[in-house]
Amino acid sequence: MATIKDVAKRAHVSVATVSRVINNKGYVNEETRLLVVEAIEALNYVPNELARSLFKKQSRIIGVIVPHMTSYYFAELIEIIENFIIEEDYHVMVCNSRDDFARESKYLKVLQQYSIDGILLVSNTHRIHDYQDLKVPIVAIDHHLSDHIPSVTSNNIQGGILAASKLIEAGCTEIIHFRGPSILPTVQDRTTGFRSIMDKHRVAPNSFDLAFKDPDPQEILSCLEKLPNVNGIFCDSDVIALSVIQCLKQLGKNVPEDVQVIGFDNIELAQMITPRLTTISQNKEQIAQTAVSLLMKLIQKQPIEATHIEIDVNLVERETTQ
Amino acid sequence: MATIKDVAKRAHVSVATVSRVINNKGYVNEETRLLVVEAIEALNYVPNELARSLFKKQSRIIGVIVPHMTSYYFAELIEIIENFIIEEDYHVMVCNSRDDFARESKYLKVLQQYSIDGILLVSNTHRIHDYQDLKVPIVAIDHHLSDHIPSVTSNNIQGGILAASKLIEAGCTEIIHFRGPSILPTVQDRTTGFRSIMDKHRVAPNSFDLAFKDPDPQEILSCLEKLPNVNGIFCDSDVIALSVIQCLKQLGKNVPEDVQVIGFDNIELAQMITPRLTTISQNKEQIAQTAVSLLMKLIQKQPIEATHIEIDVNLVERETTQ
DNA sequence: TTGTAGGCGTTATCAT
DNA sequence: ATGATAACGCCTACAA
Repeated sequence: MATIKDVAKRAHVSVATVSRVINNKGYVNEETRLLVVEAIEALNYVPNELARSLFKKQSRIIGVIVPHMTSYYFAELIEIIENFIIEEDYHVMVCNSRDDFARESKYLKVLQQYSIDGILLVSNTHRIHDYQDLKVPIVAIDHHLSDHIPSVTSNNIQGGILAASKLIEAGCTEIIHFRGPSILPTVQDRTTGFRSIMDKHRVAPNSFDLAFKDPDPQEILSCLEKLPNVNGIFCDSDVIALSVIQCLKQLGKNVPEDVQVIGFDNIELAQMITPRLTTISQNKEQIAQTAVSLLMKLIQKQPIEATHIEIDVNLVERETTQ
Repeated sequence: MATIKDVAKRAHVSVATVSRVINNKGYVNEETRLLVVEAIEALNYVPNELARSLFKKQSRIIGVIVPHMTSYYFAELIEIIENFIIEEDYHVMVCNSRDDFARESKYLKVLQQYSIDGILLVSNTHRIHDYQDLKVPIVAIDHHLSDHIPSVTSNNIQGGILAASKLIEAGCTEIIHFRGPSILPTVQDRTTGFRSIMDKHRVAPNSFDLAFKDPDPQEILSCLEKLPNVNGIFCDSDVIALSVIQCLKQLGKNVPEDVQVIGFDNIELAQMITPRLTTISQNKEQIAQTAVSLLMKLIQKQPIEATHIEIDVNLVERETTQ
């Protein structure tokens, strides 16, 4: 690997001059510039980013911590986030915390060690202190962690409202809300929104907690059997909805004729399955863009307007409701 | 951020001593060691990985380049790969090439700049020269790029054979193979295996190329309409299979009564949809493990036994075949 | 306009 | 057992 010294030698100039042409900084005569460029190409020189980062104390790397990668929603979100980050000429280091606090802490430490410039955190844990101690700019996604940490989430209350309204409107009378773990603020908000509409229509929905990613079919089945007259179901993720639909079929119920189902997230697969899934769509594009631009402002020490931003969701009606 | 100097000062020792305790290397008196440890904790010191990497010329980072992250198969694969890499005490930098050669090259360069220790490459491109010039250890996954680059793939021929055998055995007579882009060796191998069995039974399958990730339903529909008597379909990915099943329903055909369908990959969702998808399962766990251990050997300059390794696949029979 | 030299935070090779 | 010190590759005052 050629270094800046090699280039300097070959171009018969000093390293300082080479550095100047690399960074387009300071005065440098056009002729010598050409000489240097030539040497750079001849040697196939690429600056060592580690040395550069060491000096500048910034790495142009953004750490993205997610609880899962195979959670389809997150996979899709990450891809979009990466897009925006690349546009800012930064790079992404994806870290999978596996919803495990120890791993998350470890990553937080590792990211610091690499002089990461900023962190995008998607986390279900609530060890707020740890994040606050960090001197690295950080933006939370999908969860509002604390008032001191800027965050971007979907408007989950609105999501609950939209789902409830649709179900009511579609004539459902006996309703289940299969939600995520109800300790999560996200889930609580959705529940609040959902209940507000149900209350208004004097319907008392039954809520059951499930895992977002690996809902247990046995559990779903037993809930379903307990409430044989259910005709409307709201699920806190599309994956949960898939499982629910499967259980419903297993019990001989047709979707949407007997039971109507609404998911959450609008993952790409939602429209590839049969019947195509009606769902509350999270605006991944806007979530990603907002979070990245917030983080960039933080990194550049620009003032930010709001510490918590909620992105509108919308109902995408497909074939599991009527 | 405290540095090694700060720690040295506080512990009243030299930086050399601090370095020794950090790395558990060389002689250091137990008493002074304790002193140093104390200082480290008091200052909340974490070694700067950039400086360390700069000196050692290795970063303990593995770059993983994938063509997509939202391709569910890759997302699942990445997660498993990450597991194995973490076990080796390395870190992962995930790079999404978006199947674009320019982006892939860019990443290759960036990874070099960060003194990445090794690369795991999942690529559909064929610019072999670029990889060979790289002095970084590299292992290809899912595609056999060249004899000089170690690679790990599924036994795709076997996959084709398994699918064909099952379809024949299940009594299918009019058969379609919806495959991926047929320029890909992966796809060619599956086709070879598939055809070999078909030939033996004097069945002439119809092959159509589709995109792995975003198969066009219009295209699928028109193929299906051209061959109204089809009763067996082999798809080169589960995602393609989903689309096909959807089109089939649209044409009023039942799966598996009228048409039997086999997918490829065995993504987690394959068993969550209705009907549960019969598919050729790629052994992601073993692919990941093999690739990582190959890469580790390369990094440690150990000899490797085989340059190309194929991992067995197996047929998982579910509800789209009978 | 260009070059010299010191420093970024570590590690490792010497001495001591 | 411990401490100076020279790298690692780069950037930037400051000097020339």
